[in-house]
Amino acid sequence: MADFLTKRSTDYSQWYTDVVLKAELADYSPVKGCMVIRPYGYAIWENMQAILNKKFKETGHQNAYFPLFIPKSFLEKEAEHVEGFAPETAVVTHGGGKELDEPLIVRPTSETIMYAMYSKWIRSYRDLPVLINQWANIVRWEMRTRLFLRTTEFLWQEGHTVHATYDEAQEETLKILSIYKNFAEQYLAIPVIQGKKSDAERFAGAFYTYAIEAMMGDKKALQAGTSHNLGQKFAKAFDVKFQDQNGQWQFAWQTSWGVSTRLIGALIMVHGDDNGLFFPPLIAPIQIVIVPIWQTDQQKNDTLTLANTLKNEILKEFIVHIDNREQITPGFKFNEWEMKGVPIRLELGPKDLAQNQVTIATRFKDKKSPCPLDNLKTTIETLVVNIQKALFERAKNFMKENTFTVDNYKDFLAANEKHGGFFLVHWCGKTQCEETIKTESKATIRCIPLDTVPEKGKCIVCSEASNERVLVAKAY
RNA sequence: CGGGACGUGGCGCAGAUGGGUAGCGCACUGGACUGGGGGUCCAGUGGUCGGAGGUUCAAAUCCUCUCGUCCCGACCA
Repeated sequence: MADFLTKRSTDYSQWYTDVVLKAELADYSPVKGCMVIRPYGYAIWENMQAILNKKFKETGHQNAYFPLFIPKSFLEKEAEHVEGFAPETAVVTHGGGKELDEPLIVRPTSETIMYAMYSKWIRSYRDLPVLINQWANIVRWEMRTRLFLRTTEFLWQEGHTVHATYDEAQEETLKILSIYKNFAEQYLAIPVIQGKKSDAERFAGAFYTYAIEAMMGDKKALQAGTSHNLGQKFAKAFDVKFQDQNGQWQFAWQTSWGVSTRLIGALIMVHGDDNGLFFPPLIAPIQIVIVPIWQTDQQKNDTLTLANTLKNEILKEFIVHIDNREQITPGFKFNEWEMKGVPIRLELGPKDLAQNQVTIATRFKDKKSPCPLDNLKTTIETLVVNIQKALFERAKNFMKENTFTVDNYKDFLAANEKHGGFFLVHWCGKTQCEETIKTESKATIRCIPLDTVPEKGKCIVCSEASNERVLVAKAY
């Protein structure tokens, strides 16, 4: 038992902070609200980037880069947008020792600066669609921050596309949403619910906002990715228009979508336990750690030689780390790597060498088992698949077990208070009822699930007619 | 911005009520023994006690102000 970690069941948020710091994923920085992502944590982000880049490029998107600074007037061009973001922007008023003629906003998101450029680049329907993504840092001046989940500066990707028709834009919006869903489920082993946001939760300036919502280990919801159909709102504000086949000028239809380093927080909270982190093999910074065990110099030499052979030859397609630190006992290393979430550990000592085998242990902490070197590669391949699947199934069951269908408002309030979780309830669609839920339960309407089945019912608050159930939960 | 807690070697803390030469654990450095689930012993390094002002012969300790951090709310990916 990792007794230097706060137990997850004792204090979930303290556990979260402890594990992020102890596992060296990140650290607090001298700048308030900003974090330092350490190498072990950044490696996860790099893995995410690699997978998403592949998916984006497969669907025709290209990467580009736009400026960090946005002229203040740009942000003000779209009314809802400025209202939504103005309170949380950082503003640069001086440069080179002189006050600027126009203050610059440090981007909280890049719609405005990108669309100002799009307006310049797009003339004809032949220029469409524009499918651009950028990897960037952004700044939102948050009141309260938490490592990875909410920091003043964070890293993300933001895709910004332009289309000739509404249907095309809507198709793109949902296509990206499903890329996010598949990414979360297949790589992060995090089951998610795809859905549409209510007006109150909609992105400032969007026509529709869609999101994937995931359940964390404390049963709270985390928005893990968003995809917006922007309609023509920004096109009109930034004059993004094109001539169609008939020579008519038309405003373009746009989308924007993003996921952030917050996903790392989701990984931690979905799969971690009292022993620390547990990374799914397909996203883990280290998939396999080899702990060599020796007593004599000869044994040290032999085990390290074999360890290197495993890393560089037999298991070269996996991310392998050899922990060859001296003066640290094997037992310490076992615990440390478990805390750091490495899914598979190979123990390699004199007894294994004598038998031409390695000892395999998994982060599930189930029984260790010996494996002959001849079978090692296939055994590991199977193990990776199985662990990945087991984590997903475990998380899926957890979400299922903690999702409740409720029809009575008092029952909902009581259940939400008592054990929390996801609640599927009828809602009439009025912002007023949404407000009531939020005020009285501290839970919010996370989304209107896409796969919801039409069902006649009565709004849980006002009893007016409702045609479908929405997802309600406390959220990060 | 409201409520709470807290700033003392790198980290975690004691010392403060009742002022009197800054201490403990971990980590770190050197060495020896160890090594299959968080090792043992020996010897060491390291602190203007968050900052400023005040009271006093004397302040980590008392007083005033200030800065910062974390937790809980309002805002948010």
